[in-house]
Amino acid sequence: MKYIIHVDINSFFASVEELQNPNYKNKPIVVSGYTKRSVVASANYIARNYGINAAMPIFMAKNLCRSLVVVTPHFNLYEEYSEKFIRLISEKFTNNIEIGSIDECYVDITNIVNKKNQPINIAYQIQKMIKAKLGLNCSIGIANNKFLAKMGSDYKKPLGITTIWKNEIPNKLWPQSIDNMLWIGKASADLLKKHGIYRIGDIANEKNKKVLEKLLDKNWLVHYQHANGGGSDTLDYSKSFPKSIGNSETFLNDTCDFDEIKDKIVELTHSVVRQLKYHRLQTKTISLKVKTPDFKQYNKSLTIEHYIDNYNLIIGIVMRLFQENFSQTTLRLIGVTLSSLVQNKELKISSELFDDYRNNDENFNKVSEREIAEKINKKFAKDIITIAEDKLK
DNA sequence: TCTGGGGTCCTAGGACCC
DNA sequence: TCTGGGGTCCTAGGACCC
Repeated sequence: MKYIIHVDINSFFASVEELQNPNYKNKPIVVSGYTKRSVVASANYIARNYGINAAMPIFMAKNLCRSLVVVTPHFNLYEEYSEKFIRLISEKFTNNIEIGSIDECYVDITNIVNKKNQPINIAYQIQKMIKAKLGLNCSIGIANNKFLAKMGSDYKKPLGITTIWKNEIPNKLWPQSIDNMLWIGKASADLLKKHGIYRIGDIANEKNKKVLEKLLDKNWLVHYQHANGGGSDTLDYSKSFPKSIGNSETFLNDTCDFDEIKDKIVELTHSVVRQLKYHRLQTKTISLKVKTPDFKQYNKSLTIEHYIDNYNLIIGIVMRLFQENFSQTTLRLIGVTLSSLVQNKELKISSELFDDYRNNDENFNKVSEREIAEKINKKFAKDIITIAEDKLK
């Protein structure tokens, strides 16, 4: 039997901003972009008292609270705090840590639990340490597996510590709405409610197995087991490389202006290629995604035969995907995503070979518009790589 | 004649998380 | 005044191979 805790920093971005500017401390603040199309990324508890939540459009939040302070995000700062928070736990307690996201982690404390140091004491010490060293509040869930630990950290915020042991499941888990259940999102919750399943206890009920099987995908059994207190207690300690790298942006106003869209594609592609190289990865699947003014999303992707990390090839493929599919479409959002990533120790081609045009606008335009956008297709991209390989011989 | 079955890869879309 | 952006994982259908 393992002891797993889940640590979740409360209103992470907003709290970090409060540390930078103590004036914010007693005011309702949100971290958000400042354009008319931005949404709330994080709200402090004063703002939440006005009914403001993450993902709420900023204009709506301002309507709810006239004195709302809108702070633009500082992601590098959040990254620094995130690393500090993980490092603190690993230095002072254990490095059996699975990083969940920028503001949360699972910790397997099985090896450090003993008669004197019970799980609840350890959780209390961690909470106190993070407050003392970083000035941040966190909520902690304690259980025998990851699912229950995370449900526990959600149970009481801010500064909560909640155990969900096996015998506490009927009282702490089953009465909750299925809206609170991890991995049951809005789509599944709406569907289940239509069939009379409202509480986590209903998912746990053996009599509902048939309904669950019919309504949910083949993961229904995992949900059933979670609701009954089962779930994985194995942490993933590996810091693996990303499976995809994407960048997208909503236009300030919907647009079908080619120059504006092209500039955005260039910017987004530069950004994803920079990240690709930073991680020393290569891609062979390049995707373009757009959102139209009616909020419909469309994806177009192309998988080529070789792994590449070359800007000119990638932008050529992105431009081709755009021109073949959306050149006459009014767009709300556009995004570029690279996937099927491998570490570039398998690199066969010098990534610099085709980078002559990078940062050279005149050449870039010539290549992207006249040649690449028109001529790059799967075969062309392949040919370029073949030529590159020949040159290297 | 008129058509199997298994496997893999690609594309597109969607659910879910923060 | 209308609704972000970063991800992961899964599925279904079609192409293609044996």
